[in-house]
Amino acid sequence: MQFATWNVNSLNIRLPQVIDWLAANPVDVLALQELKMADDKFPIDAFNEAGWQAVWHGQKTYNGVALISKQPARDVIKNNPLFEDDHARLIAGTFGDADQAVRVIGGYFPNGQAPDSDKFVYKMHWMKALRQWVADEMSRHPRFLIMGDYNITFGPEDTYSPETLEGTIHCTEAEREQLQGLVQLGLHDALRQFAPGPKVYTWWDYRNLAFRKNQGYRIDHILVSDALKKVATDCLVDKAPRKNERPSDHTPVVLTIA
DNA sequence: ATGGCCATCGCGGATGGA
Repeated sequence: MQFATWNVNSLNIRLPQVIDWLAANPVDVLALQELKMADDKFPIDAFNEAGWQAVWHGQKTYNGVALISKQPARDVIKNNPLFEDDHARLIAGTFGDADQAVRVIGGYFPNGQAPDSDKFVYKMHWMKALRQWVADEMSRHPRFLIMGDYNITFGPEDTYSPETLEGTIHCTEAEREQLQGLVQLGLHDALRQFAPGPKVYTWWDYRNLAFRKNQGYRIDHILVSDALKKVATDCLVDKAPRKNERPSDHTPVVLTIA
């Protein structure tokens, strides 16, 4: 099975790119973030016509998440049942048959804006509540993964300029403690099992020729349970869509399991 | 050239992203 995550920064703008990417990369589940559209605007017909199922949780202008899949999702949950939230940032579903089934959460984690902002406080509360929900889901689903735009780096190696970016948003101790809180539930950074080297990024600013100069951040992640880590055979960043006309500033991360 | 973004809402320019 294959799983992927991609922050598309507006599904309206990126829909043709998503359909094209799925044709070339027929993964079992693709988690999308930043749909930036209300639920009734979701292009379900376009996905169905291309042979895909989808579940989604959108809102106007901001946020919004979806799970695109070959087979229908089961046991779908939208947002964290343990956290009241005005934002559409989380969606869960189960995919695959019987004892091979995988429980998936797709998430668009809060940006946080700046360490001294109200949005940062919200990010911390959101992360703390997410940990509780993930613990609950993992207790019932050993084959578990959570993927998406985390808006957090694991460490200084995850940006192009740690000397200037450590301590700024996505690179604070407080955010990394929250991320480690998830990891301590028994999760593993899938990409690092297969791409241990430096300069592995998933986001590049639209400005300053950042992509051409590979001035990026690694903030999109797939965390997998022990059971899935054991059967993972590959995980990679697909930089190809970042070279498209009108690209998203994020690019997909793709996990393969046996 | 030596670097100056992009999407949304809505029609100018603020807001948010990261």
